[in-house]
Amino acid sequence: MDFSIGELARRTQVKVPTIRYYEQIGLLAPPPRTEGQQRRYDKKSIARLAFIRHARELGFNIEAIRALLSLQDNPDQSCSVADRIASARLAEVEERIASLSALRTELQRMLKECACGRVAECRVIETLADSTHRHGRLAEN
Amino acid sequence: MDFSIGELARRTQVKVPTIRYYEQIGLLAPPPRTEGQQRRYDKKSIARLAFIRHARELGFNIEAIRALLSLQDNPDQSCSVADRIASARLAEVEERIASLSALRTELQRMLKECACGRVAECRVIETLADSTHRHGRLAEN
DNA sequence: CTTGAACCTCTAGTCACTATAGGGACTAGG
DNA sequence: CCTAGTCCCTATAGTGACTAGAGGTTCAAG
Repeated sequence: MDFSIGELARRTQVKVPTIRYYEQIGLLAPPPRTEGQQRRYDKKSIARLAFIRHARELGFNIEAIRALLSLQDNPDQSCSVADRIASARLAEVEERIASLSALRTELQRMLKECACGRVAECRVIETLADSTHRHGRLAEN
Repeated sequence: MDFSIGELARRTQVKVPTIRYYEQIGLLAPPPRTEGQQRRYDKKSIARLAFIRHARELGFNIEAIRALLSLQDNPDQSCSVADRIASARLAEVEERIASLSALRTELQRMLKECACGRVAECRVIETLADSTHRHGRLAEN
């Protein structure tokens, strides 16, 4: 009923080095080892790692996941902490969408106006060089 | 007509260490120095750095900016390279928006269903722990 | 000439992994 | 029992685009 790190990786779709990384930073408890020092996992490990993976998919950072895991381990606490973490993440996502939408608009405008001749009259390059450009925040991606 | 790195930073809204970083990685040419080895910039530096800043605001990565700058330096080339770089960026942005929109939906659902009682019946935690969860790609932010 | 802000280089840290090197353990077949 | 091949181990360094800090030097104003 116990299995290797590679098997855990296969079952959770999390890469082997990532699992070791999660252990190193304390997201996953160090599992028992074989005599030859190889890690052995059980079903609970799958659940825990899947939890982490789902949280990462939703973009929670490691600190948030640490908090969410500790909530899961203490089910008698109020849910409001989890709620606050998820709300904060939602706010981030919404802000991100808004700023990317603005980027999209600007990129579309640049591209539409580009007649695709020489660089000398290229709207893409011109737009970037335009010193009267509004100053937004840097795109984080 | 020439000025310090701090002045350049002030005029372009790019931080001093970032300017030195751009020089180090070859995005900005090393400027002349005073006898005491302090950098001295001119108006052209402002234009170049502003260009870089605008490109970063639009989320172009350093390699893309390197290419865009070299296009600007050779204005007789075809504009199609710039067009392709910008189009690729637009595609990235659109993909990002799509995946963040999916995240938003899921976060909203989690939060709406959370009755905010004990963690034991918290939908936020439950959703994360749900092993039947669809497997999307990890959110890159 | 003195003060103090701004400048210099160099190194290390951020985040969440990913890659590599150089080895040891486990399993199936002969 | 031996071997081949796959998996596993640790430790270190690299990614992108900066940011922070230490420890020292230069500049401009008064």
